[in-house]
Amino acid sequence: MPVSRPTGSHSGHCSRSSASIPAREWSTRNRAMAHARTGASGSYRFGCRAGQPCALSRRFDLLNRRPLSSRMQTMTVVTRFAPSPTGFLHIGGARTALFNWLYARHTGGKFLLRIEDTDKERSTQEAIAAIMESLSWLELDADEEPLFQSTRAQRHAEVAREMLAAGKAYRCYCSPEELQAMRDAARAEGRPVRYDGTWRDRDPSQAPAGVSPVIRLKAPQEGETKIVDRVQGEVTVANAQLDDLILLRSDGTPTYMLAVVVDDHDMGVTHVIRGDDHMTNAFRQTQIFQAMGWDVPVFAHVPLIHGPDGAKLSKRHGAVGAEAYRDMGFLPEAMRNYLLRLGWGHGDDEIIATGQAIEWFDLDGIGRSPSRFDMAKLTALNLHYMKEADGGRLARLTAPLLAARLDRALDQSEMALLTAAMPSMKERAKTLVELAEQTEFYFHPRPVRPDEKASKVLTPEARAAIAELREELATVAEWSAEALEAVVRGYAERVGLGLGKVAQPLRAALTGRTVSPPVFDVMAVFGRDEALARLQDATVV
RNA sequence: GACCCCUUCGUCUAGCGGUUAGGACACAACCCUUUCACGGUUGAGACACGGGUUCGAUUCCCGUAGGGGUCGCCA
Repeated sequence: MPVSRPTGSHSGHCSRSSASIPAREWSTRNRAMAHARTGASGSYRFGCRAGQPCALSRRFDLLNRRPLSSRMQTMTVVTRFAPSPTGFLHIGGARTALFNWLYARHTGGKFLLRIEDTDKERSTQEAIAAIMESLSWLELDADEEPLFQSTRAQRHAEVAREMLAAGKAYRCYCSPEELQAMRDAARAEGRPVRYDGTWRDRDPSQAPAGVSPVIRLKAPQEGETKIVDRVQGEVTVANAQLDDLILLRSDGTPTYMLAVVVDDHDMGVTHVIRGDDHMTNAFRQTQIFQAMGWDVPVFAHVPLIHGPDGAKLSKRHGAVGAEAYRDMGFLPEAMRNYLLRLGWGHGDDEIIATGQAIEWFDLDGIGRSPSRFDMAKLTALNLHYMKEADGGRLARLTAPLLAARLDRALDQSEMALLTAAMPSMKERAKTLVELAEQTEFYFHPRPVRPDEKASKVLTPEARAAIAELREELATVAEWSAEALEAVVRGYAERVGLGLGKVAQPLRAALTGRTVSPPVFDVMAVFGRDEALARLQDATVV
């Protein structure tokens, strides 16, 4: 659904800034660098739609060629996910990405990705790769190539200079030490910890020599700043609570606060959906938007996800990368369903496939209280999606896990066997890891080496019975689970034993375990020759 | 400390002035059953507290308590 936004002063400032900056040039450069980085960081591929120009170049194509009126009409939703690459994509980030993606898909808008790598100290290629990998696993595809914020420093600085020229910003010559002293004093006296505006109205001629200044926003000091948040509602803060934030550091590099606003504006972001740890940033960012005369995007601040104990997510439970859940054997669709239901609801619905989620998702359904991460529920959901999943797909996903356990790869016939084992297997495994554990016996070579419990089952009497049964089974015309079951049941009845008394030795002989899928399925999966051979093995001690 | 946000079963949530407060996960019992699971049935389990407003509050308002977030030339 298209969202109409009043354009107002938007177009004026927009064209002004694009006139002063060779837009085509920097956007192209940015794109080139983004591609270069993508290539440089190696193997991951991100699901951008091929053959489309990136958001920025297209935007500036519009600005340069189209008449203004074409931009005055309804605008489609543009969301973005903007992680800083200082670590893996944790569960909260994954949910934020999911919500942005869902909202874009729901509205027929665009989902963009921006890597906020302006902190050169902490940003790493590994983190970028890990984040991309996680998003790719979760199948949250962006509609454009990712934008690397670090490539945009010039544009950010340009905007800061513009604000300076327009009297919306000023140079501040305070040293970090002075600032720290200011904060310490304020804290000690119980005053709000804010910059006191020392240089706000001072004449530049008083500037100390040899000190390179920062550029601060000349924020309004009276009145209040209001944000209209689709989750939190209207939230107002007195401007007296907000100080003059730094836009440009003394080394000329942009701060996060500036970079976010400029990029969101230039990318045409209409909806900012993010964790509510950014709530207070929204006020300051709003002030920057307003200083530039730009439209403020719609905000939606989503409550954070906590650990099972209600405290911040720690390494023990969920502050691990999303790909850790992949490694634990969860299916991406299960993860998406779980994350969706964490903080968002649609009546009593629990099982919500992605297609359904796209249809239903809306910002109003997001709850306002923080939620706790619950592995048990994720696991339950995973079981559901495992049951639904295609056997061939599950076999492909399980194969690497099995290969690791067996210390060898599966060959083609083994893959076929694994696939054949899936129908009886997948509804009793909660994760792919369990699936691997529980199918491993299929690939152990003969003779079967029964584990302790299975050995106890294989008494001499049991072995004798297996020998008898084997003879009968060998005569079965059609080697199917049904036919085999009929034979075994008939035998059990004849000798006056419960089916369990007969089935357990069979299970032990075939699998070397006391727990497995139904033995008839196991025999069917093994095939006549292998099954009979294993039974034969069990008759000799 | 200042500012902002939050508060329904253990957990995720439904509820949007009048309900036996619903569902899901987890838990318990039973059923099914060749093991393990799945599945089925049943059960236990919540409106943080105190004031208002109202004929009537889980729902609206105000406090209190508890929890969370933010207060960097980090993002």
